[in-house]
Amino acid sequence: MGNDDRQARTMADIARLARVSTPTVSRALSNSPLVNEETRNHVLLVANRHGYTVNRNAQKLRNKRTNTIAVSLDFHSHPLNHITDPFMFDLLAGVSEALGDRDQDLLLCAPNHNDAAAFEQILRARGADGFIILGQGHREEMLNDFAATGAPIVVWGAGADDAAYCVVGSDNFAGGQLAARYFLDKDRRHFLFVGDTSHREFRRRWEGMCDVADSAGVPIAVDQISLGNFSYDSAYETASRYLDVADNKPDAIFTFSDTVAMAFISAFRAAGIDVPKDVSIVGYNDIPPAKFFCPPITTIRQDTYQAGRVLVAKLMRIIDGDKPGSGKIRTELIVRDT
Amino acid sequence: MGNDDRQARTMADIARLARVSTPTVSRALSNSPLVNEETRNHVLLVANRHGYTVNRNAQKLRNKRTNTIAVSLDFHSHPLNHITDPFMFDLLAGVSEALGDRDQDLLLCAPNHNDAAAFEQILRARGADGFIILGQGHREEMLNDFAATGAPIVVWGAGADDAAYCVVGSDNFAGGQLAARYFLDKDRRHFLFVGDTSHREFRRRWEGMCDVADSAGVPIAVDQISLGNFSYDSAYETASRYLDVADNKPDAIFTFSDTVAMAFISAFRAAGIDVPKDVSIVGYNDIPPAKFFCPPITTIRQDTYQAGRVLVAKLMRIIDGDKPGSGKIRTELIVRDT
DNA sequence: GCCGCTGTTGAAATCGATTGCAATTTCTTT
DNA sequence: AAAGAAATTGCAATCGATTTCAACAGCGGC
Repeated sequence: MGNDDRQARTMADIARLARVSTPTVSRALSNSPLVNEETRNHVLLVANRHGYTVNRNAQKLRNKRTNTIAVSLDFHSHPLNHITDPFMFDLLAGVSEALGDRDQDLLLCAPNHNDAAAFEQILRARGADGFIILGQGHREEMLNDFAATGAPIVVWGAGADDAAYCVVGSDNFAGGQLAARYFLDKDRRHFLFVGDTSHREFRRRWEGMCDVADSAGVPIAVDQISLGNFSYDSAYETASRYLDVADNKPDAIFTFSDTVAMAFISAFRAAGIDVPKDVSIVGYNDIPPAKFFCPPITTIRQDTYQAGRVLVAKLMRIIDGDKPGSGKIRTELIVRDT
Repeated sequence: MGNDDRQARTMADIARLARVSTPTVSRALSNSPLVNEETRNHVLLVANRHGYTVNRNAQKLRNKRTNTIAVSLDFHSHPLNHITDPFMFDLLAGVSEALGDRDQDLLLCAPNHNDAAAFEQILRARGADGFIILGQGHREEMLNDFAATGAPIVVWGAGADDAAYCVVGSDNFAGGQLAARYFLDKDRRHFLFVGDTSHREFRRRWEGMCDVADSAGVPIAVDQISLGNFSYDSAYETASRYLDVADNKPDAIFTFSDTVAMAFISAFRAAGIDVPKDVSIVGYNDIPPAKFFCPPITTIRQDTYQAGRVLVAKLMRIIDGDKPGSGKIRTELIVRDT
């Protein structure tokens, strides 16, 4: 294999070696029916022997379709799943693998600005076929603008019903319902939702929770506290302050992440409140430490890895001119000790 | 801004609008001294007004230098820091940002095969300027082969002294020393290293530990057990089995990851052995859960984010023809309760 | 023997940039 | 005022592929 690859860098090299023209090599490699079976085999043989691979950049320049997908991941400021959560990483892994399977190049970007123009420019300058945006955050308007330019995009998040773009996300509403029903089963009557409901994803969870509470047949109180920072430390502090101030304490807490759940458990225990005797807690995402925290945390799991694959599948359909609806990833309650 | 961007996609468009030739536009945009100040300003103005950006693919085809860096991340099988550790993610974040600062495109790859040819092909087909390989694993030989082709690469791992490639990694030896000294300070006399020393990175840590033990002035026993799988569950099982079999138990354990440390702590406690009274444990990486595990785990931290920046800086120098030595990231002992 | 058809191939144009070289203008210099 | 140097600019070639179109061979039908 590949003994004299030195001369065989370009299609012209292969053409010369195979005694045909470049168009024929091109056609042979792309399995065009326009080329004779025998010729094709010969060309393929030569190409293989010399370890030839087409120059993707030349291809990208010439073709409309570049087989390149831009993926943006806001490493720093995305609030939903802070970098300490392996969540986004799993998502990226799924996306990466799905794109690899389809022979698409993955361009990882971190746009400097959060406006549609910055995203559009990346798409245009790189000639990418589409954009996968991991993390919707507070950028719904910008994303609508971006989608309005006709750019093929899919977003991980939670879509408004009138969102102009394709959104894939956890079934947040169902997640909220799962947590609430879990609490009802344990005869809890005073719920607390921890999360910033100005983020649509969290709001959906909150709504799911309220939905169950409203139709419980018994009166249920549902409180909510917002949390801007997503680290363990900051959540711990918020929890402590909350305990100082709150006059009547909840007996069931649903947090928007497992990390925050851990912080709340620690803070509550430090204040002499027992988990799970005095208060039940449910987290979100089922990150690995959730399982071996003491106590192991009850949480909502979703198949993040598959989510990545769904994102890619939808984007491909969009690029092909289709208009797939948004997608929801199934959620599942993982019952542990809290 | 950018009101009639429709016509201004290419350099020729801008040239027409600015009443100059394409070469002049090209030179103006690249700040060539060959173009008149006044002309340059005019061209820049026109380009800006129309929101023009050069087509990267055309650029990549034409130029030797593509300003594209391939980054490989083995999402699944890399043993050093399993996906459950946010470690690799931090590394990627640092790399991403550093590349962004230098206006380099980041191509995220997961090669199908683990041979030099597969890596080389990615580099050639995409015309990338260099390759950043996150995770050395057992691939040292392959990486030597790859580097031998003249490909500009940097690797996260631990290098042999005669490694043909540039390696950046944790100062594993120092990390091992830190753990051992911590144990000595606590009058521990029977060390156990948990990790597969056939991985150079782990072996270095083991060597650092032995180094301190050897020169301690008192007799120290140093055991070692290997661990192939890196999940919490599997580590827990290994720990339990070890406790069943071992006739004299260690009083100090150094594990290759925080996750494994947690598993060992749990298993030991389940067997009635108290941590930290009966045995001290030190982990590695200082992943976020390490801090809020009960008990909080003593561990070795390194500045992963900066590590990413170092990787990029070294690669850039290599691409420019320089030959920078390998780099070590400083390690630090974070003392907590174990 | 001529026409048209099918199957296979290559010449040339193209994608959007950059660069070597020649052409032109402007500025010195004597 | 002429010659030569310096500063600008554009023409044309180039990077490595793909695609349109024309050319040609072989074949059957009349």
